[in-house]
Amino acid sequence: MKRPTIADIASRAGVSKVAVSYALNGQPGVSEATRARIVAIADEIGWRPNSAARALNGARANCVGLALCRPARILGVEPFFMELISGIEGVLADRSYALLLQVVTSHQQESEVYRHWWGESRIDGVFLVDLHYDDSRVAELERLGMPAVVIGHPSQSGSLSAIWSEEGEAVRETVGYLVALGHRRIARVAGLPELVHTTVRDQAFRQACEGVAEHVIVHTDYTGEEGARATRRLLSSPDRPTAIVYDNDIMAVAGLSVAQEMRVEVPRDLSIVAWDDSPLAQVVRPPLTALTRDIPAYGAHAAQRLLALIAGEDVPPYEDQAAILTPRGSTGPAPSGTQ
Amino acid sequence: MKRPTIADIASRAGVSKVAVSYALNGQPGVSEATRARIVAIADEIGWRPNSAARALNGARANCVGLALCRPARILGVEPFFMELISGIEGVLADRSYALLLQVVTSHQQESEVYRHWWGESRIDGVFLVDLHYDDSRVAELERLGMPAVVIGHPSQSGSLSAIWSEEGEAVRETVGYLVALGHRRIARVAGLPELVHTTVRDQAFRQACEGVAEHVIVHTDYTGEEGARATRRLLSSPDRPTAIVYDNDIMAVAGLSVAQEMRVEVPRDLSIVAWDDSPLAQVVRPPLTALTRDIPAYGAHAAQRLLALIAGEDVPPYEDQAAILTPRGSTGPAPSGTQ
DNA sequence: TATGGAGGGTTATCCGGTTCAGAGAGGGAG
DNA sequence: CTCCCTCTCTGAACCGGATAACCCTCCATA
Repeated sequence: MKRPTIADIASRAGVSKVAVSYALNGQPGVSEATRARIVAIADEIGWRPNSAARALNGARANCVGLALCRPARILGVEPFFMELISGIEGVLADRSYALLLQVVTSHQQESEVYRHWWGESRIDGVFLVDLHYDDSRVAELERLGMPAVVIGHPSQSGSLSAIWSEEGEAVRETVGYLVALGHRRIARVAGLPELVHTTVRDQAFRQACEGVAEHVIVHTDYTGEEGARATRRLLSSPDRPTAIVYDNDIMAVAGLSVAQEMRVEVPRDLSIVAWDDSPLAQVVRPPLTALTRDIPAYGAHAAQRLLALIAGEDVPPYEDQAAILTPRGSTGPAPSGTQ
Repeated sequence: MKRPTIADIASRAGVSKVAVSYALNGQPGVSEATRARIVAIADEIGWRPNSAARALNGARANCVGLALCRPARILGVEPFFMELISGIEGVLADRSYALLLQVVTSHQQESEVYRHWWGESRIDGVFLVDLHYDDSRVAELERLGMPAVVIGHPSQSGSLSAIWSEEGEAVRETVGYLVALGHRRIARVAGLPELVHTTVRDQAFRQACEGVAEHVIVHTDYTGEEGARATRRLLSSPDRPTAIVYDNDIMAVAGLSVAQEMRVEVPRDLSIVAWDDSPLAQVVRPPLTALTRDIPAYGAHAAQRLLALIAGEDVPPYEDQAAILTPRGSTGPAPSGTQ
């Protein structure tokens, strides 16, 4: 079954291809009567514009790209990306934009993917996630001149348009809450140190603790194993922390398990906070106090900005809502002996 | 910066567009010397074939689609899909194929996405996942005549090519293992009952238990909350099971928490098995005995078959490797009093 | 020396839709 | 009645490649 083209519609309606094109695109140049007739025929035979043919003229592919550079094992357990994607797509679908997805293993490979996509005119723009310092991908995208929205801190996004959520506020809220509960030794089990948002959180954490609590930061690769190992080390030290803030939920769960294994009771002996809420944080015992964000909304905002950028509009940096603390059973008053 | 076309290369090389086309596609019709010259120029100026222009001729979009029909919240915590995608892409990338992803909320919407993609010639084929009984999407894809690989049981895939993993064997292995440990009352906390693989597992579970153990099946929507609720009900019944097999890892973790909450010790009083292994299963205490599969490989096989189908080859149904049981700390001998 | 064929290259056309420059028809103003 | 303008529509060119058909040259062979 051959797909219908505007030529088919034209011959049925007894007009030229051009009239059909105008009619279906809402352009002036055809009478309302003719337009209605053409639209009716198009509907009837189920015509859809051939995206390749369209792209060949206007250079618009009606498609944007997203490359994820993390091992599949980690991507799988990080609810963040799927939620982000679903938020992005809510916006794209409304405008008939598609999303091209690619999982890569290095920044070099990711840049290559961008070059391919752009060179082949497959996409009109991209989202850049997991921003690093001196990120080579930023330079590559600038070089290509491809519309791009960086989902990450604007300090490192170069000339690209950025959208980010203020991490400092969330850190301060968390530390303030823990200090109010009497905690004076707080640890942070952070993610990959080369990610910008890790460092931003690190700094905010140090500042927030300054003068009110001892603090220690351990960096990991976001996996449960490293989260567990870090927790084991922290809880084994003579002046062990009474509260630990984890950079994702899987590490927080791993930490919780380690604590139970070491007979450190949560929240009596140890308080635990997870960054980014998820169903996972709620099914363990005790349920985890978490920093909650509306990630689909974050993705939706990013998508709106990318589409605006593609449309040639000017898109200033945009600070999205900060995460807010959702207290649950994993946090409580500091053990009295340790203050 | 305008993207270079074969016309640019042609004028630089002093030949016609056709010669360039032949040279760059490895077709006969140009001398090796000319070919080398053309290829060198193409490399130098960073030429890449415009995918739209190519698609406009051959009808090949060099792109395949995947639509996921589950709420974002569940997609996020299910490592399955991300691992599947990463496996799929390993194969696609080698052949310069891209993957179009869309998250939808209903089968009707999913069919619509297929019609759009196909009507717009955006994709050459699709993967169909989460097969239902009397699945309307199968009929839709057959009607469209679009190459499709069903990742699911062939009994319901109609004329579409299917790839699936034998669930029966995994169920038998699990039940056999639990029975060998002395368990005589085994529960299964299953996923959505309308999914084919749920029913297949249900049947295999009943058969495997037949005559050797009492059994009960509870259906859920895969969320941790329902997994917890099901567990609570099971453990509250007078003749509570001594082993529970969960259809995914998040429910297994939720079940583990409920057990601990109810002072049912795992594995002393209750054994727990999770279907589909993941980092999550390994970070909780005790680590979960799980049914392990190589999901990326599964995705890779599916991708190979879809590409073969698109190339016009005949693709018979294919049974992939069954999951194998990985015993960990969450399973042990049945409590002696209950036999 | 005529002939056939391979090798190397070109021209013309097509894919499906967009866009530009006009061409007729019809109507209002002068 | 003529002039000009607007409205509606059309032919042709174009986007970037693929492909069918054909042409020229050179060399080997009968």
